[in-house]
Amino acid sequence: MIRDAERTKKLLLKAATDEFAAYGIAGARIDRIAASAGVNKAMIYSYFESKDNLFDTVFNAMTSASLEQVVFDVADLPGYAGRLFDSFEDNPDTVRLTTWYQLERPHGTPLHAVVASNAAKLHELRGAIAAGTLPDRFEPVEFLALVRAVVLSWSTTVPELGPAVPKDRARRRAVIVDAVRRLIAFD
Amino acid sequence: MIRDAERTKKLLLKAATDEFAAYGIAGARIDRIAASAGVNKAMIYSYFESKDNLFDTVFNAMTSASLEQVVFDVADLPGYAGRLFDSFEDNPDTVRLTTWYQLERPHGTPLHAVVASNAAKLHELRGAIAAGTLPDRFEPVEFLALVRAVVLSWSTTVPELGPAVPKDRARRRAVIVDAVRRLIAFD
DNA sequence: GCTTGTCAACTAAAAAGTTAGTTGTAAAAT
DNA sequence: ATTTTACAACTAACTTTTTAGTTGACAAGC
Repeated sequence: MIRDAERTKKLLLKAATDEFAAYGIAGARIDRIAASAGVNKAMIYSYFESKDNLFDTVFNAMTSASLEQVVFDVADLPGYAGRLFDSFEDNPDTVRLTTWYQLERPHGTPLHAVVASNAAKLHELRGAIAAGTLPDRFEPVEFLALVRAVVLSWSTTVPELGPAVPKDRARRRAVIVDAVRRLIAFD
Repeated sequence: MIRDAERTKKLLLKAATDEFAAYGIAGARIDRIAASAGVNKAMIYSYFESKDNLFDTVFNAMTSASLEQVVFDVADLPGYAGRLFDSFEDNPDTVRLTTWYQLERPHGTPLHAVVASNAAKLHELRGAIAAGTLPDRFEPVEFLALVRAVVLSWSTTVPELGPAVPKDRARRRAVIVDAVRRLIAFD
């Protein structure tokens, strides 16, 4: 039997990511994570102190990866929206984990990486508004919230609407990109 | 001790609504609901079969009430968005319960009231597009998804953005109404 | 007295977390 | 080069805590 702590940790993190994305913090089962990783349960407590701490590790890793993946471009917000949409479609776990986090950790410590990334985006937006590249009808934080909300359109859709939602991913993407274009348009 | 089955049920439903909104299905605790309602735990099982069934009851009641409260007006989508926003701000539990439901009940039975209400909205939207009242760049379902997403802008905001979010509710409302106005504008 | 509402105490099962002991590995000692 | 030693990786079984759900006794109103 080979022994490889790093490999074991990776297996656990992968399994934990799937489990938390599917069931949330309260719904996740330590035994299920261990079984699905093919690793002994005690290893979880050896490498990650507790269930809560395991979730934090998973969430931080996911968030960092997600932030790096999608580059912000204040000169092309519709393009940014499209890339963000692609990222969410390719990694639906990201959206679910973030939603669980917001629901189950209403007072979680703000992640430094996210704070920094948002500050940078707000700063760029402020600059673009000042320079006249973007209209001044919305504040920077308002642009950011609106773009994010529009990108999440198909995720926040109620299940009852499900069957009517366009099957074609390209179409769903085009709707979002076009909507953002209209939000930032000069009259 | 006074005996009033209806009163007891109401107390339990109120407590259960708060509990499920705060902690979700997996995170909710039957003992906490009973304690917060000031009612014995066994009453829950007497009036509502199980934890799952209690959640369904809470969710159906909340959904029906929420649907009735906000009237749809295809001739004034920005106004509808504003009223929906007000409803969500006044009853934040509604948004949380719906989100929990989407996460924890991915294959829940579609609620008849919601299905009917959505069908009616889609039908009206189709009519408005055909009549030229609304632009034809988006399908009915796309309008609905976009409007809902925009209304939820401040709810889907990541916590790290929290401090930057406008404190003024009227301003947050105005942003949403204006955004919807732009989405339905003719060029 | 019979039905229905209420309650405290109980049960069974599930879940998180722990422990005592085993095994592989790699470096030090021979 | 082999053996020894030390430690990290690992395991199975265990303990403790939590939680959904139950029961049987008692009380209130008809």
